[in-house]
Amino acid sequence: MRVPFHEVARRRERLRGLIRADGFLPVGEICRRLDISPATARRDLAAVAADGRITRTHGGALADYNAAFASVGERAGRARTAKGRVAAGAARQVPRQGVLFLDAGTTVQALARVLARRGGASRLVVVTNSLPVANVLGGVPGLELHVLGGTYLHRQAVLFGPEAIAALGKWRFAAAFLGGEGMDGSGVSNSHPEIAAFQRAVLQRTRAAWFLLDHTKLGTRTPHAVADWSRIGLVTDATVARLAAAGIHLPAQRLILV
Amino acid sequence: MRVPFHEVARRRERLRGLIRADGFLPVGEICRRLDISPATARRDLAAVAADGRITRTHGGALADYNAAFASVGERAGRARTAKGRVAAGAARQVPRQGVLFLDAGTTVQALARVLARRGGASRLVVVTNSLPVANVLGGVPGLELHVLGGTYLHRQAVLFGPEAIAALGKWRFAAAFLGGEGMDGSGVSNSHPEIAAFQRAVLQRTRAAWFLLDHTKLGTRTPHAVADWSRIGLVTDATVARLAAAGIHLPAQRLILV
DNA sequence: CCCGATATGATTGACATCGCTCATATAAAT
DNA sequence: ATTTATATGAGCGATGTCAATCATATCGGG
Repeated sequence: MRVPFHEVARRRERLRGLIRADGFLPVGEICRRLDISPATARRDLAAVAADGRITRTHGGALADYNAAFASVGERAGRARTAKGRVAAGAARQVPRQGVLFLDAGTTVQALARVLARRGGASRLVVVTNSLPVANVLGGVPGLELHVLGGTYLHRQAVLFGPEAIAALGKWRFAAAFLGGEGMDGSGVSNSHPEIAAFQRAVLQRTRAAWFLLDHTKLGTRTPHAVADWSRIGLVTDATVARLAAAGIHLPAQRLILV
Repeated sequence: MRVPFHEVARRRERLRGLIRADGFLPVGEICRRLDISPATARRDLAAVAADGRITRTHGGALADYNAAFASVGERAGRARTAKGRVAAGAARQVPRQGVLFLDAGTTVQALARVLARRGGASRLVVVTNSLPVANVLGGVPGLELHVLGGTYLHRQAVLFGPEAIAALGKWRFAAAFLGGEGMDGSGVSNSHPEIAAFQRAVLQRTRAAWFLLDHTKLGTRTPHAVADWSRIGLVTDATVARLAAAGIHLPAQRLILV
């Protein structure tokens, strides 16, 4: 009744693929397709869910689409309040009408969910390069959605590359909400060079740019600089003291603490 | 204990929005947010699921993202076998390498799932304008994914418009797999003018174009013509006799019956 | 070649969910 | 105003899901 390591690993990899391909898979279906008992299915599910990308639900498992389903993920983790509060703080900066850019990143996705809930009562045009954001915002009444084209980067579920930058050409944004991987005294940084280049291109076309960064990003610095603090705003759950300690000083009108 | 019609309708509309925004919602959560009993929550869920867009699961409900989760939806309906078989038939026409275009539509999504399962062992470049297809194919090893930009059309979860057509410019496809809404003796047709225009633009850039159309589309004709039968292939679960009866005659190498 | 480690599947009990019926209160119709 | 229709919540049994335990068979290492 025992099976080689590689066999287990291969089966779990396959399970991951199945869930990704189907979006949602009940336990019973998993048993049938992988020809294993419910007990093993659950164990595999737990293992696969443990290292991310898949979310466990009651009757089965859900593909994450990179955390598109944050309500599930957030409920499990502690980040819920932090991300949610940052998103709520940012949402107050979203005008009732105009052209908006929404970047990738889980916090920005949370903002998208807030906007989706807010729903009608507005005349927004939203442009995004994030697939999860598009999924959340697609079909919201009173909201026109445009998606930039590009190459798909799985790790962040984002479209990037020269096509994406070219697609920016015709747009000008009243406001943009972006994510990042690090912030310190020198500014905001990202780990992927082409993503950083893309974000810089967005900034050039934006009147009011806000970065949504929770406190875990504070003090970390990743290879590719996106912007210094001279012209961007910050929405964060960190404190003024800790920001100052990291060398970040921003005027009140460009800093939102939640 | 009774509540006005509009109240119920409004609450269900709100529920729809909540599920869309969160992706997945357990029954308990719905009770809390809408302040209703589990019984009413289930009833509302059933009502909302009945007219589509949302899929019921064991512990709650799932946003469809326009049938991205076909395994759930298909299991419920009868179309499963038909769509799945058409998709499997089309999959045999997919080369091991080269540049592919995948259109929107549930049958094409089924094809995408087949390709996702097939996984590695190939060197494919896939271009699509369908968000569900992108979701399914994103992150599949050995597969490079590009998404065309454009305006988001909720009803079909597709990106279209002049931006999408412009984004086609640089591409040439070895094969393309498209959906449609109707087929008769005159060819394939679609109900949305801009979608039809987009599909025609795809055809101009494609060596081998296949339309994936199940038998329910046979004989119906929608306002906007996409292509006649002179240069396109058809994958369908209809029979030769019924195709002939509808005035469709295709050489064997451009017709796949499943 | 032997022994410990571990993956598996069956079983069990606790719990949640589901679909149902039913009494009730209130909106809608006449 | 009376009657009908229907939305609601509670109670109920059936079913499904989950986590834990345990015997067993096989892999991995010595």
